[in-house]
Amino acid sequence: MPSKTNIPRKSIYRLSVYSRCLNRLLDNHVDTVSSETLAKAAGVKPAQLRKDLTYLGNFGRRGLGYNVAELWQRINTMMGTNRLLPVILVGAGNLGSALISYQGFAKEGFEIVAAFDSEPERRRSRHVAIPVYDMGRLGAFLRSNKVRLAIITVPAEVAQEVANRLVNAGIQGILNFSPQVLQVPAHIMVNNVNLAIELENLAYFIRQ
Amino acid sequence: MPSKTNIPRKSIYRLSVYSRCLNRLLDNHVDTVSSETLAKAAGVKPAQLRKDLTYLGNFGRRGLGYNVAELWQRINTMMGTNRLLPVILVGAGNLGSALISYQGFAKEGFEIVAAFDSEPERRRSRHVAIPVYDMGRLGAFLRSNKVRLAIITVPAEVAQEVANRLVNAGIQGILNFSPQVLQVPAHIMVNNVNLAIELENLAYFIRQ
DNA sequence: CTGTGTGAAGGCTTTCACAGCC
DNA sequence: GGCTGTGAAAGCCTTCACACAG
Repeated sequence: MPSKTNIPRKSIYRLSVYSRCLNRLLDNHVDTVSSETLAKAAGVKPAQLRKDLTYLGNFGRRGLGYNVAELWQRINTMMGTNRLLPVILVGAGNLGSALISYQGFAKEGFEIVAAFDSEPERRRSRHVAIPVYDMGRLGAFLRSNKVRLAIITVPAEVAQEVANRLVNAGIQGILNFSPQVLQVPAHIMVNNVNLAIELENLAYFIRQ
Repeated sequence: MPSKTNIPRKSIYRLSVYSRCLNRLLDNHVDTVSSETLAKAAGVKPAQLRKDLTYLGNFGRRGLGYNVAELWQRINTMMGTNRLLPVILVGAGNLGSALISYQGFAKEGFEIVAAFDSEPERRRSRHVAIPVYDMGRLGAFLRSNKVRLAIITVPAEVAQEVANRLVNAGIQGILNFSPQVLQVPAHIMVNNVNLAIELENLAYFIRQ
């Protein structure tokens, strides 16, 4: 599924992190950075950073470091983070509404263009600034709007059914917040964010 | 840092997933399950599931499978998921308020006992059912309440400072939702949930 | 001398494949 | 026959350590 070039999965994740660290350096008008400094900011070892960067080519200057602007440019070009990507969200409950209002997405190149819910008119504690449609309109919406990414924030009981509908409607990547393992065709990419499991994991490792 | 026994990090994550799949089997009064069936439900390969389970001992019955109740019991005992664990949350904005109301935590053994914010009285779009204190009360609260886990949902600019205060106040595990790499002492455990990076990652891999 | 680029080594995880038990 | 438990093999990722360039 990784397709593309052979950049390791984990390197892709870290490149996203490096890009965000570079943003800060750009803000501070720093124009050169060493692997040691950047690695520290990103929470990795210098050798790993250098290895990750070799997937983008060789453009560090020995004895000096990397040009911040150039490095930022190269990472964003290869990640395809230059245009604003549309995303839909299914499940406009607590968590879903919070994500719709979450400024972090807009800042980082994603726009939630529409939300879907089984009760689009239900009273929401928070005003949401985008349209909330009935689930029935999902197919029609995706036929007339080219969107390939979806966020699932529905209860576990209906998550698989929602995933099926998304896949049928042509969605290719799913960010799944429900605590339910989704069964999807091999060409569909799913990233899971399971809040309870993250806490459980922390709890396990801090028991002395 | 993993300390404890030598169960691989990733196995720990998966054991949490297995436990949730077993919940469903228990609900459905299934009392025996094979590695093949459970692995499919958890989205892993059967051999991996069996290897993960050997860290808990040998109690599958060859030719039959695993006893659902016993397996569930063993996983939860070793994960320490039997008691309700208290957690605090710092940053009661959009995302923070949604997490406070998120039913998933309560269901799975965690209780957010208090929240802290630099503006505890600010108008919140959603009613929150737990006390929201001023940041200044963090130290005192943690001195009189034994809490070891914290969730950070503050803006990136202040995340490191909040982390420092949490560490000084004795917090040992941090679930960090801010898009900021936290620098903490080696004995502090941090799990990061970076929503924008998850989407970016999906976007990268679905470009055909 | 400073700091990158990178084979080689090492470590960790996954997968295979089959012996062994029910 | 069915399915677990597990060494051994394979694959993946990280780290080392040093040649090399500025």
